[in-house]
Amino acid sequence: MKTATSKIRSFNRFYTAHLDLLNQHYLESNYSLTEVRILYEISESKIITAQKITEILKLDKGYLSRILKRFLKENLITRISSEEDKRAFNIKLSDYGNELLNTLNAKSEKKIEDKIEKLNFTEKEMLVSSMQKIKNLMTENKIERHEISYRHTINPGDIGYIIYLHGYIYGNESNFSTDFEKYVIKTFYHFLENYSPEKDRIWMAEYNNKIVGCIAIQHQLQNEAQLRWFLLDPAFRGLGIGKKLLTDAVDFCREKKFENVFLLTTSLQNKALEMYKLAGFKLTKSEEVQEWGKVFNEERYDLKLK
Amino acid sequence: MKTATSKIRSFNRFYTAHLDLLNQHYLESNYSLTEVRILYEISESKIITAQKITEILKLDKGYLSRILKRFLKENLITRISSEEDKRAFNIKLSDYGNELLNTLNAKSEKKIEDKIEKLNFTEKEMLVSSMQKIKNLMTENKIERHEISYRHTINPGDIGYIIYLHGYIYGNESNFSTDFEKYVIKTFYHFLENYSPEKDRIWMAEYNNKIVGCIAIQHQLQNEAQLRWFLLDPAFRGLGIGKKLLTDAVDFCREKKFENVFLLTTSLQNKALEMYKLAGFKLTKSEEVQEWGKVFNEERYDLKLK
DNA sequence: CATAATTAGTTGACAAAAGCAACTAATTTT
DNA sequence: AAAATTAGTTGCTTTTGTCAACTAATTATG
Repeated sequence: MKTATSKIRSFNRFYTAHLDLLNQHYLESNYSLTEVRILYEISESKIITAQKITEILKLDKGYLSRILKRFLKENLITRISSEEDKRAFNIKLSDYGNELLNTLNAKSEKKIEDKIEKLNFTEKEMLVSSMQKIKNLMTENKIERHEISYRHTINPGDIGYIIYLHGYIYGNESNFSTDFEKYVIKTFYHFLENYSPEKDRIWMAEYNNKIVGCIAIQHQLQNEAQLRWFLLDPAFRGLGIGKKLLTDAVDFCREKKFENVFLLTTSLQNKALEMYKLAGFKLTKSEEVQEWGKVFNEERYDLKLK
Repeated sequence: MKTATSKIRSFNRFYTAHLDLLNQHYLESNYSLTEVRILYEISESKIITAQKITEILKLDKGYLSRILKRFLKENLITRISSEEDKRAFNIKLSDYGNELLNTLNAKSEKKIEDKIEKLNFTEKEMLVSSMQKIKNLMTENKIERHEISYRHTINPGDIGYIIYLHGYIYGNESNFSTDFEKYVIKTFYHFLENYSPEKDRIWMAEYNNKIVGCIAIQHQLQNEAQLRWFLLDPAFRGLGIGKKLLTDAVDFCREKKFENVFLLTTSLQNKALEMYKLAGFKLTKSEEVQEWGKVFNEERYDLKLK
């Protein structure tokens, strides 16, 4: 039985060989890996001191000093004495330095593209998402708000994926049977069948190109709209994503001049209920039902907009 | 929009830093990374010539010669003149060399364990399986047949995920619009609405707990059955998964005494068409249609079972 | 089958990469 | 105001790696 650790070591050896870091000339250029890392670091921070570089790349200052001297001679960087500290210099990439780095970046991209060209789109997707997963697991993995993107154009696969999320999340969290998913499928079918870009909309929150949350507005008769499929992957709750989705949905209703928005939910959806109330929705109906393998209250909430 | 390539580069930078390969003394030992790589290579192949090492590690033979000379002096390796080729030597690790390598391995494992100690069991699983996936995708190593599992019990999320796969794969491969997904949703709704465990079944092929292929049999009037939703993730084609699914589905029809199975497909589905024909299906109808943003022939295939 | 070409490994000369310590000049601490 | 610290430079050294010439054994070839 191979342990996780030995498998990781095996991957490390594999990936080291694959990264091809161990030849001195980085990408057949005249620069060594260290030199390119220095250039890259300067480029990343736009402006930096030698001291900072030695800290980040853990290089000897004497060694770095000489490399920078050469960079200066070769016109790759510019250096101006710092105002705040007259011992130090502010280092920037010159136009030529930027050009060089761009060329190297292009070469590196080309090399990667050559390596993955034989993969089809799902394989590429698998590769990238595996890498992302490793990165997430190995860092403290805090989802940042700015890493979430929002959209409301429907792409192939979106609706299916949202149905999947409903089935999966409600199945695991509320123990709903697969009948619930069937119900979701039915409602989505009607949504798509009667979809009008002017009166209907579905919003998706994405992280890493995967949908992690959604909400929708579906028009009804007589200037009324229904808010539907408000769902958030449990791992992404408490980040303000739900609030953003709900706000966008209600704003849309106002903009489209609906006079009333209502939603149907269950008494089990604590987190969502709180948010509905916070947004101004009022309970207008509650009825005990037995459905999808559970007993609960089916509740209706309304928000008057006029 | 970030491309796959830029995400891979980002991962490479992340993983390079994480591997910590760039300090000269490997794991604070008195040996450099190159020296350890040489020792490791000797250990891996049990017995090896210097020539072979230069090929594997792409080292200069003069450089290697000197390192080996030092290894010999330090009693890390033993060397005996080769019987077959009197120019060459067979190199082996000495007991002391093995001991050193074991110490280094232990250190390396300790370091990895420290890094993953905060992960729980399933997270470690995910980490290792992600690494394995990357390794598989980046080498010619195809997915092994035994890594695929099959089932036909429907769990929450399954149907949604299958709808997603249809939308996503047909969207990318055949450029079908989202209307196609709507159509799939409709057909699945009817399937679930009329589902009878005795006369209907859906099979799923899974890799890494993700559905990668499916097929279903849906009963019709008068002892007839329809074969539906035959789909395989492109990354998993050519492994016999499709054949297995198709065979299982047809076997089920025989078992349940259906007299005829038919299926509807498009002229665009080359791979699937081949398989249908191979399984004995005959083309019984073909009609040009314009749907889902494309023009193609809608085709019906039948397989008589009686 | 004799000779030419190639190959495994060694060695000398050298260049490039990296580290260490002493130094200058500016800045911060006491 | 003196002492300690810090940013960067320079001289000297070691480590790492390259290149080419060499020996001796092996393989290819006319």
